[in-house]
Parts: sequence; structure tokens; C-alpha cells
Amino acid sequence: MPETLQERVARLIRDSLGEPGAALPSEAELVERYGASRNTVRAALAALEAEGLITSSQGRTRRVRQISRWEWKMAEWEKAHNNDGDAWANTIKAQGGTPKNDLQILSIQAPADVAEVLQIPAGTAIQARNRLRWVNDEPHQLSDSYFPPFVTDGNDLFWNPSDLGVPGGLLAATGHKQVRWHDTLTARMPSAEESQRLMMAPGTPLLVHTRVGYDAEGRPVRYMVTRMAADRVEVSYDLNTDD
Amino acid sequence: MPETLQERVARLIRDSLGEPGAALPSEAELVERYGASRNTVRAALAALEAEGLITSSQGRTRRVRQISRWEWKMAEWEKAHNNDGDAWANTIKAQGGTPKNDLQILSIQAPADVAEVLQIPAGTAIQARNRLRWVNDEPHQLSDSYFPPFVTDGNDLFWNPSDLGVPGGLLAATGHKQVRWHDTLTARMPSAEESQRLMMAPGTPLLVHTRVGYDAEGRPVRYMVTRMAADRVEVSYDLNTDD
DNA sequence: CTGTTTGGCTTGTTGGAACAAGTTGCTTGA
DNA sequence: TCAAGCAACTTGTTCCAACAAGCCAAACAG
Repeated sequence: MPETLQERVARLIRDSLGEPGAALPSEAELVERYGASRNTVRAALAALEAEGLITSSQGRTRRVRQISRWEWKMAEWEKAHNNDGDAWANTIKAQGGTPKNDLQILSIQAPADVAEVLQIPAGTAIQARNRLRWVNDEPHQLSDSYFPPFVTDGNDLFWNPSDLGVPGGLLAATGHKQVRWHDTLTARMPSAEESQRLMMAPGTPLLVHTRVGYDAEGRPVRYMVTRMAADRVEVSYDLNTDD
Repeated sequence: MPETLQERVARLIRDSLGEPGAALPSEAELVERYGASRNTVRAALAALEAEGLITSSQGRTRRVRQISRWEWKMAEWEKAHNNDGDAWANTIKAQGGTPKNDLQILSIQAPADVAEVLQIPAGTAIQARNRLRWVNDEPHQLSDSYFPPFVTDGNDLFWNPSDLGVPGGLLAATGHKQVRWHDTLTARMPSAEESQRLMMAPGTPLLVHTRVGYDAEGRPVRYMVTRMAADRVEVSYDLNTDD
């Protein structure tokens, strides 16, 4: 299985990449240097872009991509409910960033996957809290929370659009304190819509975090799905044998 | 900012995708259907492949991609050291899979990133245990562990290539029991080498998990880096307020 | 009936050409 | 001096053409 020309060119360019931020030679120069057609050179460059190694945009020379991530501490996140506001915002501030928050409260019919997690019939009217979080005016993550009816019914607090921080605080305040969580983490490529909403560069995967919170009776009281641009965030957990 | 032809074709094809496993029309048919050139149609199909939505290989018709993931329970993983063997293998078996394990024990000079985590000078001779894990004869993850010298020196157990399960058991057996862990999770696109070793389909990100284990004195005793094909695995954590 | 061959399908690779459109810096005119 | 505008660069889009190579099933030979 011999190496194709575009693979060869991609490998040679990859090995010649400089420091993050450095400019690449122009397509014309690469065509001359490697004796391949522009199509072939562009296929090689597209491969490097899909690997997340370089950036490109019309009219500007390609550059070696630079990434730096913000840490999101997942184990601690909801442990302290009653302190000031949003623990995520505090984490970002502690790292020197400027957090921002867009919150939208909706009433929706539960989709099949949400209904299954919350153990309710599909189509039940539930509350969704859709959050878009920013860091330094850069969109960072889409975080959607869903609550079963028995939690939100008759609780005006839940329909108050004022930002009370993470849902954990809300749940504790309304008598449905979470005592157990189940988190999952996966990654996939973003859809066109996700890519646009999060202003993601090509070759950037989406890191998907889900959290199901349970109350003392073992009932699911919240389902949260968070989609993040993987080049801008690092999720972390601190574990102990005896905590 | 008008939609380009290849974006339009990509959108139309995306919206017409059927069930997972279903065949797509051939390139020639798409050329005729959308009135675009073969290059344009191929650009649209390449975009869908990069999104992880379809599969393709030479000579075979393209199909809607199908994915199913194995769960990896991270919080429980090392809690029970002294039971039978590898907790990862047990997790996979419990889900109906057939696990397999390739272990390679090396002595290496600590790279800068590893040295920093283990709090030793870069270049120090340390032990690396490189593991390749399989599920149903499909490569699943590359898991590399690094140990500082004070843990491995004079412990023949560590140089015995017999598979003693997760390193947690080894550490406990040699008097360096871990009591605290710090985990991080990120995602990125795989390098060509990683893509080949894990036999990853195009458009599949890499899920990268790191774990640093600390002993009772607070010293790092292990650094583990695990790279997984994100379409074949889901990492999970179970958390409690009072455990 | 069985095993091989082959032809026609599929996608993959590489070349070429022309024009569109964004960026940048230099030149020129007010 | 300063701003507008132009020229020369960059990458983006779209076509066409030819051949390579993998896959599969039907036809064929033994």
C-alpha cells in the first residue's frame, strides 16, 4: 500500500511546521517545492487542517494553529451550593478569564432521550434551561438542563429568569437537593449548526458532557447536556479514596 | 454571505440521509441529481465524512455511519484493587464484549511533560508501561503509564511482564497505595500514526484522558495518559455528596 | 456443480484551468 | 499628512478530463 502523493506532501509539510503562529509557505510555493499540482497540495493542506494543525481563511496566509484550554473542575462544581453564584464563572475568573452567560428558559415537550433519562413519558411538558457560556467574548459551551415536572411544578423560582448560578442551587432551594450524580463524556465532530454557534475552527471536535442528578429518593431531578469546543476546554475530576 | 454550491449539496445530502447502515446514491447519481460537477459533489461528501456522518472506501458505496459505544467507569475503576485482575476488562465483559490486552514495559527518559507531572528532572530514567487494549478484536485505546524512580526502584514486581491488571494493584502491593487522583479529559483530532494504530475512521476525534495518582504523602506515584477512539467509548463518573 | 475469470460498477488520485473574493501594503491624489 | 484606491498577493470555488484501483456479481470453463 504505497503512500499517495498528497499523503507524502502532507507528511512533509507536517514535519516542517514551525512554532504555533508561524506562517506557512503559500500554495504556489508548495506547488513548486514539491512538484505537485495545486489540487494535490490543497488536499494535503486540507488534511492538516482536519487534523487541527493549521488554520486558514481566504486571503490570509495559513498559520500553525495555537490552542490553550480553560480547566473546568467537574467534581467540585456543585459540591458547594450556597456560596456566591455560578461556580463555573468562579473557575474561569480564578484562571484569569472573563466569563459571560446567556440564559434562556423554555417549556418544551421532552424528546425521547431526555424522557428516558428523566424516567417520564416522551412528550411530557418539561422545563429546559439553555445556557450559552462565553469566556473573553468567545463562545465556549452550550449547556442545556432539563427538569422533570415534579421538580418545577409550583416553584416560581424555576421560572424566574434571574441567574441564580448552577441548577444545583435551585434544586437545593426548592427541596430537591441532589445527592448523587452520573456523568458521561464523549467526543464527536460538531454539526454545521454547532460549529457556527460556537465559532469553532475546522478540525475541532466537540466534547460532550452529560450529568444526571438524583435526589435522596434516587429520583432523577435534572439532566444536563453540555457541548464544548474541545480546543478551548479541559474537563477535570478530583477523586479520593475517602471523601 | 451566500451558501456555496458544495455547502448546498452537503446540506441536501445530509437532510436526505436514511437509517444507519443505509447506502448513499453513487457520485454519478448525485452529480446528475444536483447538477454539480463530480469535484463539487465529492467536496460535499468529504465534508459529511469529516463530520463523522458517513463512511466511504474505494470500490464500495458510501453508507450512513453507525456508532455504538462501550462505557468506561472511571470513578470506580481503581477503588477495588485486590479483586480479580483488570477492572477495565471486567467492565467490558459486563457489557458483553471480549477484552484483550497488549502490555509493553519500557525504560525511557522522561519527556518534559511527564517529568513535570511526576515532579522529577526531565530526562530521568523512568518506567513506562504502554498498553494497547482491544474489544472484540477492534483496537480501542492506547494507555501509557509512567512511574517515578522511587516507586519502581528495587521492586521486581514492576518489571515482571505478567499482567497484574491496573497499576493501582501494583502500587498498593509495593507500598505506594494511591489515595488521591486528578483526572483530565480533552479531545482532539488524531495524528496519522494514532489514526492508523487505532484503526480510526475519518472524522473520528480522539478522547484523551489523563490520570495522576498521589500517595498518602501527596507525592505523584503514577501518570497515565489514555487515548481512545471517541466513537467507540464513553467515559463515565459516579459522584456522591457523602462517599 | 464449483471455482475462476472478467466486465462493469464503485470510489480514489492527479493533473489542468479559470475566475471569485478576501487581505495587505504601496502608491497616489487631495 | 492622510486617506482613498489600486495592485499584487493570498486562499476559495468550480468546472473538466483521465486513469487507477477496489468490489461484486454474473458469466464461463472445468
